[in-house]
Amino acid sequence: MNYESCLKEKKIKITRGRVVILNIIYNSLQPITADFIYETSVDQGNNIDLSTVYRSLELFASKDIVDKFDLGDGKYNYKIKEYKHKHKIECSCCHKKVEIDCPMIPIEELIKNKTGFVLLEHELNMKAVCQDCLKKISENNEK
Amino acid sequence: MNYESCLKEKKIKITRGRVVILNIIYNSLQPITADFIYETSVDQGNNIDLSTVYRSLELFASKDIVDKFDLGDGKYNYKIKEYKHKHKIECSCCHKKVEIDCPMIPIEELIKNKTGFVLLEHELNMKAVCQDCLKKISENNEK
DNA sequence: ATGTATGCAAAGTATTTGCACAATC
DNA sequence: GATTGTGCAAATACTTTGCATACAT
Repeated sequence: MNYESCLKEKKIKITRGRVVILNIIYNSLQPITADFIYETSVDQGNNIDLSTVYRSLELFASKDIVDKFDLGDGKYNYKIKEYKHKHKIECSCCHKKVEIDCPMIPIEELIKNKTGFVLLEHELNMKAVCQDCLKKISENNEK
Repeated sequence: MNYESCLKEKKIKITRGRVVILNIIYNSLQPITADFIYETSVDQGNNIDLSTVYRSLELFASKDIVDKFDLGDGKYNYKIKEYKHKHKIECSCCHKKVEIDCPMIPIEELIKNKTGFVLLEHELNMKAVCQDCLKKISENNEK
């Protein structure tokens, strides 16, 4: 099965619960909540305990299978992590570089919620200073 | 007083609690939680009830005085909304435009937490399609 | 067979709310 | 003085956890 190979890849033990949960997330176009997943599993007759839902979601998030984010309503939403490109940030001072996972997923959802606009592409350029250089700068200022 | 004029501008009634809370947020360099504000008010001897803290923060957020966001740990952080520039999004299809408040504040905090890098500038370009055009496109596909 | 996952029930944490009293304009 | 804010206590919402049993490899 489709979902099972996804789990195998990540060395996650395949269980009925995890397959059901992953299936529900895959088949949802919108980001969904833990409770929605629980309710859907009940409706399907594939009753999974809510605590199992939370435990599985936590596992999936830690393995980069799903994105977990808050849309401002005090609960988390989950969706399949479709593309996971990175963004590079370079320190303007020492030119050290770090990579971060694209942070735009929750923003895309927020924009969709607020304006109805669905993002197709984004370009994000950031200028930043790293901790080390920040410290050096503030030490020099003290002299 | 400084904070009072900020409240007056927004037509918010000036009370001891609100001034204390605003003062605590203003004097914090980091984003802080409701509970931290409560504890700080207690330490200062300006004891404000936790429910008042929440009610005030909600009010401030609705009046664009503070930013409210989640850093992934199940509680909200608050900080003064310093600059509130906008980003324009244009529909790639009908060229309708919408403006949104800059969505980068929570992302800046996340990056600071994860990498230590402090953002100085960002440039964000987005391509999107509006609801109306999305509908038209999917209707045409059905024909 | 061993280690891991699950259900159940209970606990924990963050946030919200109703109400009587107090403070502000 | 009318309206709005506050403290207190209780409720709610979401998420986590301990433990005994069930399951996957």
